Amino acid sequence: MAGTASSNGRETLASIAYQKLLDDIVGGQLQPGSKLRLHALTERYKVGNSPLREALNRLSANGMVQREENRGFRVSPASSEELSELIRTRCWLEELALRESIRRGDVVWEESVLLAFHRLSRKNRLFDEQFIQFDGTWEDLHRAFHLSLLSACNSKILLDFCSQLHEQTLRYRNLSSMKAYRERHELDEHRAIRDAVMDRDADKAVELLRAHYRVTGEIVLASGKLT
Amino acid sequence: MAGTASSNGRETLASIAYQKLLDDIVGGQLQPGSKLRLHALTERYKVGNSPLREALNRLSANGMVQREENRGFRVSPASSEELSELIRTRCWLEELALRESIRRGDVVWEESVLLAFHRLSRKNRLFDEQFIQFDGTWEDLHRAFHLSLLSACNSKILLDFCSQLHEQTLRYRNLSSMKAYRERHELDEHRAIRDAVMDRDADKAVELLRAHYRVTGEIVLASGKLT
DNA sequence: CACGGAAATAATTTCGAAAACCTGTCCACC
DNA sequence: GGTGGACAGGTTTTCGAAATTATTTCCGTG
Repeated sequence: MAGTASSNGRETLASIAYQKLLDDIVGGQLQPGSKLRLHALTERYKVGNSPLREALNRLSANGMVQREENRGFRVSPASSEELSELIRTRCWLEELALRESIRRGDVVWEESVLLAFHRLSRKNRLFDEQFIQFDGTWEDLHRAFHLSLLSACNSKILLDFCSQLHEQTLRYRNLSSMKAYRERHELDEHRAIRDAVMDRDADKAVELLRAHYRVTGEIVLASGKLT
Repeated sequence: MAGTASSNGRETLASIAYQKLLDDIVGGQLQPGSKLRLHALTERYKVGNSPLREALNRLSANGMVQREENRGFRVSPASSEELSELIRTRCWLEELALRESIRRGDVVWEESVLLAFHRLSRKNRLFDEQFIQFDGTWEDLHRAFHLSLLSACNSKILLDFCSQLHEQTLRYRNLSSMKAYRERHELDEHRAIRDAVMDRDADKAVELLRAHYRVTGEIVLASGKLT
């Protein structure tokens, strides 16, 4: 994501706090709009107030938390309006990146898409865990797949934006607990996208991708957990 | 810009430091790639280290400074490759936003474009300063004009992205000191863009806007001050 | 003379407490 | 009864110093 420190083995308390906070916000443990009191967070994450403050400032710069001068931080509110905007914007930007990727992508890129899909599909099967240890959760692999589609667009900036939007929409998905749906359809949708991409059929790939996002959005909206 | 606190009259040392740092980075007072030592900055800005750290963390999240764990901060390096990428991405995103604005924009939007252009054009004339006090520098009015063009795109998120890109390219423009050029041509270009927008001629407006950015980019590249 | 390692120096990161600020409450006063 | 101003409690923001980590210097060895 934009501005994230190059992931050296190095770690500071601030980046640990950043990661945990991000996980808890995206994962829905911290409710949208809820106040983030420093003291409460220091206890929750066993971290001093300076590192926490740094983490919150980073998060505020990419939209996960809101900051009000002298009144602290709160988790960014979630509304159906914002979700619509999010999805609309995401469709625009990813269409751009995907078309460009398909146009410019080389063989190495094709293979990375193939690989990312493979890993994601394997994660869906239950018996998988025993045999092979791909690193990362399903969400990590899912993110990796979607980003791999766009990764040949030749603009790290655009990729970072898409990555931000991915994280934001993931939060909405987690807010409406729609776990069941995921296992059922998404694999097929991903496969179809992969195939269109491998065929370099930009129009079809874009249409599938947009449908993929729109459907997810509509399910979340329909869950009725948003204002 | 994304995540900026709602501009109440309220101010904290951290946001003051943020603003000053941003100005100095965009304005070119702080060289690309240069190390930002905390102690030096506390003296420069007369601010303690905690607020500075907060400011730097915010800046790192939107790409103006780079952060390396346990090694502090430095101004993001500037290269001709990154400038190309910046302009390419900016053209993509602003084309999107502009087309959408032209498609959806209402009368109020049209008027805001007209007004923003008027203020910008007035700023160019020398005698202006004596009579009327528009608030803001030329750069502020320039930014306002360009954002007004996109402001009806119905996606605050996209607007924030465009705003970030504007700031980044502004930095490059300031690095190559091309002040002279500005006064000569830009007003005409802006007028042409305004006219195309008012005519709701999306293709033409987009073409003019892209040319506007490409020309600026080429001049900066040709200035030979980048690696 | 080059190379590696340990001490010294300089920088960043973190902590704990002080200062500044916001919010709600209570009481005097109109 | 309603209004406004001072007080109290809680929260955020900031500071100064301690702890941690990187970087440089210096010295002994091959």
